[in-house]
Amino acid sequence: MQINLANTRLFRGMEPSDIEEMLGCLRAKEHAFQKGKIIFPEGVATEQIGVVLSGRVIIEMGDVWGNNSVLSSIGPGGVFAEAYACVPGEPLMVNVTAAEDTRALLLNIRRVLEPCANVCPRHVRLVRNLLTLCSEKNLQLSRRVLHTGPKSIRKRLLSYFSECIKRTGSYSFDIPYNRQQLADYLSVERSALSNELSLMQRDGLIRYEKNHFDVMEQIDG
Amino acid sequence: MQINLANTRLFRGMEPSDIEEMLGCLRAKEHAFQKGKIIFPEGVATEQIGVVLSGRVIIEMGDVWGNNSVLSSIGPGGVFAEAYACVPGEPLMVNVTAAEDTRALLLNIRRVLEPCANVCPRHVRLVRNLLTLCSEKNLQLSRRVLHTGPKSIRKRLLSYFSECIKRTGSYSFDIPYNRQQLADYLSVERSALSNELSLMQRDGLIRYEKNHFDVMEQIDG
DNA sequence: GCCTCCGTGTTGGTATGCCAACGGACTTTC
DNA sequence: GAAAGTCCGTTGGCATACCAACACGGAGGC
Repeated sequence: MQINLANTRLFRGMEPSDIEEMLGCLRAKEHAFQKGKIIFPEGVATEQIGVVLSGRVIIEMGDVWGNNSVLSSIGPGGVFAEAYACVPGEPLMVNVTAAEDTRALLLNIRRVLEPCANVCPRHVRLVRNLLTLCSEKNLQLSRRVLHTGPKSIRKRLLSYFSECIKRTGSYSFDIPYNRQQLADYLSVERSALSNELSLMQRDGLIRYEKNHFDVMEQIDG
Repeated sequence: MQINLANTRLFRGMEPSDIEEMLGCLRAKEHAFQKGKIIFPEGVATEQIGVVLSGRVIIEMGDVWGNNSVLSSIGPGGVFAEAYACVPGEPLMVNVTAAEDTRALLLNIRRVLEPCANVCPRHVRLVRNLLTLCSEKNLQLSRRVLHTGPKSIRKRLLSYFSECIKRTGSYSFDIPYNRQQLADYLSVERSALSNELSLMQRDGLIRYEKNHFDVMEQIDG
């Protein structure tokens, strides 16, 4: 199975022929990693950005006492290590490892940013994509920080619902998570989340069924 | 009082004369905002990146029920709205307003990214700075999410301490926060934080005095 | 039909954090 | 040197979330 690079966040909006030509200009190299192999080790900086072609990459973090935890998992088309590559000299706080046998494209950030000898307009698009990618992740993280800020489950839910309402422009919307995923996103227990949803429905704040929610447009008191 | 742009994150590493020339090329405009004026309103997208020259800008968020809260505050030299400007069409979730009478430089993101007619090597540096800026903010937010993930104060502290140890390479380090700031960073109560620090010291996990901490290198059990 | 699996809601006991209030140490100001 | 402000630690009562366990219903396999 082969990824179409034009569908990835990093190369979107570019013609396949352009991409092909560009990969040479960038000296992009395809690498294969056996399951369990470390792609980028913690503690050292990297100038490489990775794009998963097949398989799966996991980002995991260990504290100084040896406790490991998985922070995220990146499948085909996904980009990894871009934030570290874009901060010169910044050592990784995480290990990037292959969860399965994995093939990945590695790009040197300097080749991405440096203007190539034959002025190459595609670079502009690539850099813009990279910047957009970083900024999107930025906004995602900001929202997560925002919604996990309140201390009660109800306030976290209302914070999240407020975003949904603003995004969709409607007090009636679907959410892309099941209960467990929503609980993880808001950093609360699934059962406590279910319970709080019930209470909010009992209190007349919301109505819901599965992933569809109606939030009452209440007059504040 | 006037900011030296060469000291800002966005223009660092560039010669003042280069910056001056570049501002013209970018069609950068200096704007003045009276205290309380909205610089970028919520709900609409912006193509402008702001750099605070004097005064202060606040980022505030209101939910759909009218509750406002300040998310951050940006002083001279600071950059704002860059994440939104770099995601085409993304409407702001926040209001950007002038906390005081404020002067700010506004740059159009498209002029930053599009190659200028007279091939301008300074653009490369500017774009790299912008990318570094976004990526640094990215890593900062990731760390915050990481440290506020655990549910107990002790685990949050240990998570934070683990990062400090890795960063400094030593189990003895200073932190850049006072108690209130650390509590805000970890999303806990100051008094509860103080209490937990006491208990951890009693339990022999750490020793501390003011902002200096010694974490015991314990053999795991 | 029966079975299992998975997602969801419900409940009660326990642990933990929040909150408000206070006291001590230190600094700044006049 | 007195007074006020700031930062930090301590305590007790209260609120809330966690945790484990169980019940229910639908989807899918056989």
